[in-house]
Amino acid sequence: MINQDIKSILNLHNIKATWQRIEIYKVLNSSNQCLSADEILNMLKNKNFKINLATVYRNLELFVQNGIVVKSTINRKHFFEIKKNEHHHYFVCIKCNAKAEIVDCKINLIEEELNKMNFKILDHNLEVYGICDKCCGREEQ
Amino acid sequence: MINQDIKSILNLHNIKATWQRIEIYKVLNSSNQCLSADEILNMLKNKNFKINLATVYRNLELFVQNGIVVKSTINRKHFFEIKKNEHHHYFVCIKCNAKAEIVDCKINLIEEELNKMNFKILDHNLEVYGICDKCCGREEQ
DNA sequence: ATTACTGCAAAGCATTTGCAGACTG
DNA sequence: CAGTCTGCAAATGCTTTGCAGTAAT
Repeated sequence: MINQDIKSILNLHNIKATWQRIEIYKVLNSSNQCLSADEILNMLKNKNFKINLATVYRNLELFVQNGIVVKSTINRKHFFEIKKNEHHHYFVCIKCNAKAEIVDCKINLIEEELNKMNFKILDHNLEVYGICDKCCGREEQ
Repeated sequence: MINQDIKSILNLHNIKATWQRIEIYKVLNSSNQCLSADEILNMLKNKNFKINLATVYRNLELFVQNGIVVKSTINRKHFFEIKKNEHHHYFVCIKCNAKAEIVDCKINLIEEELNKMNFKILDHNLEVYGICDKCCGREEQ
């Protein structure tokens, strides 16, 4: 994805295209999993960009407000990723910290029930903890 | 519930029965919703008990480790309640902060799928945010 | 008597905020 | 050039920890 594409996306949302925003977007866009603010900071530092953690936070929040990025919470820590049409959650291994996607969180079923009570769902977060397949194997040794 | 009953419960888990633990248990047991550590602290202070927040945290964590209490996380904050046979989660209104129980979180369906991949679920947390029935009404005025 | 528990204060971690200077459109 | 954004540093909110004294069995 080239800079001009990202600028167009930001433009659509009336967000000024600073290099910080463009680079944060790039990092998120080229990652195949959700990232924390400090992970993003470090990836940018490794690319020799000089950027501040507060800026990363502010812009991630801005992206979330504009529906460009989604935020999940795992162990009181926020993780971010580009919003796709589907949403999903993560299974987190408590031994090795590996994350696995949970594609269908069944929130629709819950939504139906809450709708009956006149509750309008706006957002949700699901965290699932356990032992992953690899660590299950290691345990048995 | 009298003190002796609580002492028996703690005994079952080999937990020493300090008055702090007994009173924390009482507060949780007499509440019909999940409570945060500081809510518990304040309820105890209102009852004229002199107790420290660190003690509350340490004992809540102890209860959780022993399966006496369950912990949920809402907006990066922990909430605790006595563990019943069923578990449940909360719908939280972003306007008035009201909490409503979600009785069936459909985790079993997710568990089935993860089991197929050899992932063992140990714990999970679900947060659902939205507008409650009362605030929906207020909005329309 | 011994071991575990508490209160206090300080540290920890992730995140947010105020402000002065820098940059975008 | 007006208004927004950034970096910095300090503050925040919640939770955890070290330590010296206190209490439970």
